[in-house]
Amino acid sequence: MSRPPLAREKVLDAFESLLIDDGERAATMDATARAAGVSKGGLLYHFASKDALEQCVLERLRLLVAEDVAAILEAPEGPVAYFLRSSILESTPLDRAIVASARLAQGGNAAAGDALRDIREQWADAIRPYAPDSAALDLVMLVSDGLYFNTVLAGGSLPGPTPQGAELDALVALVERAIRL
Amino acid sequence: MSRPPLAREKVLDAFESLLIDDGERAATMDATARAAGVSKGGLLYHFASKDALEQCVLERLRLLVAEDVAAILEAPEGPVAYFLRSSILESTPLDRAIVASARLAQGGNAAAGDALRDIREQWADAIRPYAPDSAALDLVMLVSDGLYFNTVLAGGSLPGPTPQGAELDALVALVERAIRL
DNA sequence: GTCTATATACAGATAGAC
DNA sequence: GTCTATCTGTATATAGAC
Repeated sequence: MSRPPLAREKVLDAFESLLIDDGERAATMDATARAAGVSKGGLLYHFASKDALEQCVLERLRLLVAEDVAAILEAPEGPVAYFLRSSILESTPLDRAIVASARLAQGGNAAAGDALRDIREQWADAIRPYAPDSAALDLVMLVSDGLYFNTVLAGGSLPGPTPQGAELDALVALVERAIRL
Repeated sequence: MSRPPLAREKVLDAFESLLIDDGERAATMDATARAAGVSKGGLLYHFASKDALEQCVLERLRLLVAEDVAAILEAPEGPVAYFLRSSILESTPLDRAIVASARLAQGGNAAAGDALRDIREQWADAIRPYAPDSAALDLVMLVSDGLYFNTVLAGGSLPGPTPQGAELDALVALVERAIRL
């Protein structure tokens, strides 16, 4: 696993992109093969089944989340602010893995739902020491969930009603003040 | 439309339930007909296509949201508290319509995504007069989104990490204090 | 490793009997 | 209004050539 074949990664990237941009129903083996520039047979050499393909997306997610939790704990501006700001989904590899996994979860993949609940718990564990009580932790987690929700439901690359710039600064400041009350 | 045929309503209910409990992929015409206790041909007499079936779910949603917005504005405990508490999805007809529509949106139905964004805007319009600034409105809306998110992602009737009872009371109080800062 | 061709299953939708 | 039977398209997966 130290240096996976190039074609394999290309297929995985294409599958992720289809999930994110066109939804779970459009992310078929056929469409994935076409987008990755390989044949269906070629794809099936690397991923024996659709389920295997989906599991690899979740595997990628878990790896990236482990890095992210480390980054949250070391953030100079503080874990809460960093966590909230990083809840605005951009197009980092982690964000892409999250949205792709959310699509799989909605498509009926139970393991994807489990993985998403699990990483939410990891984030909560990272933030908990910085929240004075459980209501404060709930507030931070729910605002973060809300930011995700708008992107995940936005159906693709649509920009949804997500606060940005000065508005985001004000929101983060408001949450930080609220949890110190 | 004043008294729609019973079978029609039964089919719509069954379709909604399948979307909520088993996901968009499982909510096929075949499965819906079986769950409603009619044949596929019988179903297709009432709903000429799957798209027609989906549109009726959205129609139901719009009706229920109009009632809900009225209830928010008239709530004795105040619109913000009422809105937040009602963001915990139970099994009211409105909650079911929301989750079913969210599944359709994830399945690629663009109209469902549009409808959900539209009702979010209606809620924001109802809450805006009670929020001193846009950061406060963002906070309320995002906490509400977060509460929805956990239910919608929970994959079905799973209870997710949703605050309840005393914890919910504390959260609502925290948000109400925060937006008065 | 990558391809073409094909098997199997099931989705949505039509036709027409009752 | 509701049924059975059937058509068509498309998804996953297999077999085997190159």
